[in-house]
Amino acid sequence: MKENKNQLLSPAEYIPHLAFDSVIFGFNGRELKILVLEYHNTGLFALPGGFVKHNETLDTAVKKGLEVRTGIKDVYLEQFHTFGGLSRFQPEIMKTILEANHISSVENEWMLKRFISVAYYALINFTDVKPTPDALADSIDWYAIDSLPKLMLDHQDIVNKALETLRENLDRKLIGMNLLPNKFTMKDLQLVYEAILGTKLERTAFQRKMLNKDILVRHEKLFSGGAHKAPYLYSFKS
Amino acid sequence: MKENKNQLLSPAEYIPHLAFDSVIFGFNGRELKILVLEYHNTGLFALPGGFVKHNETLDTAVKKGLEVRTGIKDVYLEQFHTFGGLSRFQPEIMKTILEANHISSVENEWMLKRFISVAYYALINFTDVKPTPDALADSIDWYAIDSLPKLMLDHQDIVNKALETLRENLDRKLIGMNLLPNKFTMKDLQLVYEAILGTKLERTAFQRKMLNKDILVRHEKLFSGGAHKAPYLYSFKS
DNA sequence: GTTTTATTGTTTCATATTGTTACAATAATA
DNA sequence: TATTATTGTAACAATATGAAACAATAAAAC
Repeated sequence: MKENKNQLLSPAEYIPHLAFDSVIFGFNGRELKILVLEYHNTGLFALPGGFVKHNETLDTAVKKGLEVRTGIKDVYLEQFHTFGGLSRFQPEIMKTILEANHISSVENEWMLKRFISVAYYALINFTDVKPTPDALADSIDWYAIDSLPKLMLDHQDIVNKALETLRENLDRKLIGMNLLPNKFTMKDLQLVYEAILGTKLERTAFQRKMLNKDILVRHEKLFSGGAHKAPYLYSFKS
Repeated sequence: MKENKNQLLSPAEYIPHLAFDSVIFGFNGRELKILVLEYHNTGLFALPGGFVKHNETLDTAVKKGLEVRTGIKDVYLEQFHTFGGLSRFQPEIMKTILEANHISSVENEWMLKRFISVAYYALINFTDVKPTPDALADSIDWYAIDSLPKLMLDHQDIVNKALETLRENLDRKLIGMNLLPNKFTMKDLQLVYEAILGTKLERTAFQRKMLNKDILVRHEKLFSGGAHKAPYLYSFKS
């Protein structure tokens, strides 16, 4: 990770007091997961985030940050809330992180200030992501949303709000689309919905509802080798 | 307004580059309106907004700002989006405003910088508001949402997004509650819904739906003097 | 007083949506 | 060829929604 420290954090380049955090959702076929990073030698876990340059749109800052972290372009990305509480402001924590990385907290005093953070969630195809840690972190890993480590500052609140928003948007937006591979079975789709909602759904009602939405294209069958009828594969209409 | 200029804008007190804007909805019985202010001698119209102090929560900054502007405490207030585009950054416009108010744009250079704005909408009881203009503006008035003046910067986008969010939340949150007086008829409530959605609704279906929600308490009838059956008054369940 | 008028509250019926159950189809295996 | 597990579809019930009819009633007109 040493080479990352060069690309660091020239204070004048960034808008002070403003950050973003991202809740990056992925689905491994059974569980809903998010990316969480751990700061080197601190035991501190956090959501991947970043800062916004003076000449750069908020949205593009986040988009670029996500690409760096996951290697993926064209992610489904949605802003859902801006966190501006005072509980966010704990300079000792940031100091700990900087010191653990042997970075002068004097030179980087701006990072010890209070930050307002605009939070986004992203939905990505679990399988084709290359998680890449922060300049300050030494690992980033997938965690199931119901067994996250204790997150620093208000990051657990951010996750909760992201999940809440995801649930509210589930029927209105094509959320399943962005968490699945191109082709998938009806069961795959149902598993995504169940993972997000945290409940079981009726198989037949779910199938009927999805088909009636007229958003799916049916393809060839998938012969899995199981001793039973083979399911159709579907994709979302362009 | 002269006396307002004293309470102005000490640069060090506020978080730089961060602002909020508020879309304040009111309902006059027929139309949905919002508060828009006009900057002195500039012909520029804008949403009421403000800045956030270093030791103050984002939410409380907005709450206090609203109280100053409307005289109302305990407003229904909801954050809905943060605007961070570059089209927001037009220092000449801010300069014009400051100069029109005989305020040095040198001393207040921080106000000419780029701002990211967190937008909130508020729902208030039209009748008991005392609109009070900005330190920089000389009027603030109600405008029907479909006949707003041309707003500066991206403020029209902010209004559009507020309205969109309001419509999406209409059935989930008790929006009508905050736009009506304590007691109201079913027709009053329907008019609020119609004004927000911009469409006509079926009277009987609307009534049934509202009654089935089990959120209303029925009170005495309202004898308006009209030559017809008197409607019941309702209030929202505490 | 009786009739008329406008509006409101409720009911009814048709239609659409959702929940539940049943059943037929079928890919591999025994 | 029969068995097994799973999938697709159909059938029926329960619920919600849209549209229309109908009954109630406050004030004004007569």
